[in-house]
Amino acid sequence: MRRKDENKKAAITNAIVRLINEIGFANISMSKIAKATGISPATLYVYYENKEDMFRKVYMDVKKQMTEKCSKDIASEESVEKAVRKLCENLFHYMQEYTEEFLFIEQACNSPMATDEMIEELEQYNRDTVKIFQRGIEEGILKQTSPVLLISFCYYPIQQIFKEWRKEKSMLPKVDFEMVFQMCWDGIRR
Amino acid sequence: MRRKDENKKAAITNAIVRLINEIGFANISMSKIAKATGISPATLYVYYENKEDMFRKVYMDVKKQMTEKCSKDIASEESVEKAVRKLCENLFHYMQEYTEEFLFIEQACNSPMATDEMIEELEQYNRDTVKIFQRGIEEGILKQTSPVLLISFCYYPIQQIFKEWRKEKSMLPKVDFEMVFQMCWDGIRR
Amino acid sequence: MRRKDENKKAAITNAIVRLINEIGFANISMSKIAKATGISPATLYVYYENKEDMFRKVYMDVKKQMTEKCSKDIASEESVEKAVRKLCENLFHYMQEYTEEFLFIEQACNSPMATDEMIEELEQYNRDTVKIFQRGIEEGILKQTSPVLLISFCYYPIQQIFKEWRKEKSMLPKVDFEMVFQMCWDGIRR
Amino acid sequence: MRRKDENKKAAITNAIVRLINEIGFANISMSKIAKATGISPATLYVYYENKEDMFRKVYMDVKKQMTEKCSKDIASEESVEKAVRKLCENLFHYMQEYTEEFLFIEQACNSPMATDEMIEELEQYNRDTVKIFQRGIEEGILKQTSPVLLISFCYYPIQQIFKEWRKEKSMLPKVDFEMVFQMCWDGIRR
DNA sequence: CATGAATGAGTGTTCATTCAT
DNA sequence: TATGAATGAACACTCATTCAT
Repeated sequence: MRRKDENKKAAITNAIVRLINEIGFANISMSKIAKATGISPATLYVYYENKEDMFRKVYMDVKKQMTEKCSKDIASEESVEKAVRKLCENLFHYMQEYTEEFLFIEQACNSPMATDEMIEELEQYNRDTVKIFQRGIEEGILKQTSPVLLISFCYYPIQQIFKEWRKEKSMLPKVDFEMVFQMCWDGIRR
Repeated sequence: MRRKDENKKAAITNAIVRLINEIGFANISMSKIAKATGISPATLYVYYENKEDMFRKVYMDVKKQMTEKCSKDIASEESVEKAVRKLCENLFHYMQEYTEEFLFIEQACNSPMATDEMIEELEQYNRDTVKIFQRGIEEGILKQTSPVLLISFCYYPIQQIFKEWRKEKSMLPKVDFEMVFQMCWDGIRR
Repeated sequence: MRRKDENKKAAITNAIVRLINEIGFANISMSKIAKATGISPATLYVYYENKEDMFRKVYMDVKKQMTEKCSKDIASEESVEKAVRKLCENLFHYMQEYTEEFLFIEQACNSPMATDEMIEELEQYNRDTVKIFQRGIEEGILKQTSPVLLISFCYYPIQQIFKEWRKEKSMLPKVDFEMVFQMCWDGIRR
Repeated sequence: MRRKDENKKAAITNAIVRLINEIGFANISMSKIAKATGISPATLYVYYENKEDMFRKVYMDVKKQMTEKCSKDIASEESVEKAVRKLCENLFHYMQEYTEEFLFIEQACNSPMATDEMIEELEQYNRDTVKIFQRGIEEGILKQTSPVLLISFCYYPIQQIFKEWRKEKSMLPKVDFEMVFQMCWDGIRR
């Protein structure tokens, strides 16, 4: 009973992620999601209060999973450079392996859907990552500024370059991760 | 016979930009746009073929204006560093002066609305900017990679940092442009 | 879970037949049909895919019922003349008893709504009638031509005469069925 | 000035006839008619009061033309049989030459658009035809009944057989006019 | 005479959601 | 838990028509 439940929730999440990529937030609907999941629209209301609640929770789930995948396999005793490189690599691999999830997040995070509570909750999952940059600042390896700014300089350019690189007709040739990381590191190191 | 009113087109654009910021792409509708513009829904179809056509054209207009504002006041004989600094400053000022337009673009550019023709057309307006970075590469001042990658490392972090900074409860203190530009420049310079 | 209500489908059909007679195909609409049926416009889409599908299916139902009523009570061992007379009588009575249904069919059958599949399906219900005329041809009683042509000479004049007769200011006095049948029979017999 | 006017009216009529055949009365609109004619929707209102007025007048024009073409080349001294044969031939040729006009009439005449005045006016154009049948009755050649009934037995079967014959998958082989006229004549003659 | 702009009222259809089972 | 039926409200869009030129 519990098993079935979780499977269905995952199926709904997958359907939403896929549909958002196909038709966008402007054209999605409860019945389309239901049809794509293979259930009745009424069943969606067994799992979520309403459309907004559903999108918030699904966004939270997907974003949380991304955060986890990006901060895994980093030992606390590692050097700051190696830790930051691993973070960037994790992000890079996540975008390649979970492209639809990543693009779903990109659409969702810019919409005025997110509440302060959601943002706050998500920031909790980032604590460990912040600590790494904090350590780099304290050790004098990184620039003496806010860790959030340092993180921004690693994550967002990589994300945007990935999106640029995905475009078929993009002028940007296939990405050389070493060069990208070098730019990140040169940007944030002291 | 009445003439088409160019003011009306601008009013529609403004209404769309404002509404998208307030309620997002998922909740916008032709009638809400009409009401916000102060015209009849039917009149929207005098100016645009349909909803999709409208959003595409409005996006193109706003994005084009942003591109122009970001590449203005840059003399071709300036040093590459000064030119790049000016580009970053222009972007920074644009985001502050035209925050709603900027956030509209951020939502629109991630939606699956954009066509290849749109992207191609927009890239034309970026030609002059590309040339600056091209020169930096040739002069050996910038890293030996694609100019698009170099541009990405200036524009996107700045944009994301601006968005981070706007969040009320953000952990990021008010942005110091000098520090941000320093990070951009360190990232892209040889 | 609620079950689909067959009464509702019949109510929709009745409303359509009545409305088409009142206001014609040019002025009918889904919401008028819904209001006349006493349901929500959205409910129509529970029973039919769209307007076209609805009209096609309703036309098929009504036409099929007409065909059945026109070919009933005809024993296969009866003489061809008696069988044909019965066919004409059945049609005559149908038009009088189901005038609205008949006039609905007359409007629908001339519109470019009918597909080949519809026509083909309807022809199946006519098989028994065709057989009667086929027999008349083989027995040498009827003119040696296509049974469809013979049928046409019975059905269509009677239908048109009924319509003429219905017009209040028509110059045609109230119809004498015996005379009409005599004309049919004289037309088709050898 | 006058010339231009009449040309435009004819162009509108042609566009309507063509469009009704393509999309039917249910889907036609003033703007579609305007576009098909190559004029502005507003211009339609120079020639007709409103949509209903337009359809009525166009129907009257087309129907009147049909009536004229069907009753031409019939000398008053001809024998009744020859005159009736000519009437049937004229109708047959009209349907073949002006198929779209004929099918337009078939759609229009069954709709509840026609007023009593329209019908009355159209009957005036039929006077000469009625006289022929009247003469046949008086001469004892035709059945002793209403001339309208006799006319109905000639015109309507021929029309319906033409429609049947037009269907690609019709079971009715290509029509033999001699057989059809024989059936008409056998039906109405004494 | 002719027209493109403009619109209130409507179109066919889908929406998010509830209900009865 | 799960669902098809049902719907008022909304959707994108078109309508017939008027108006200013």
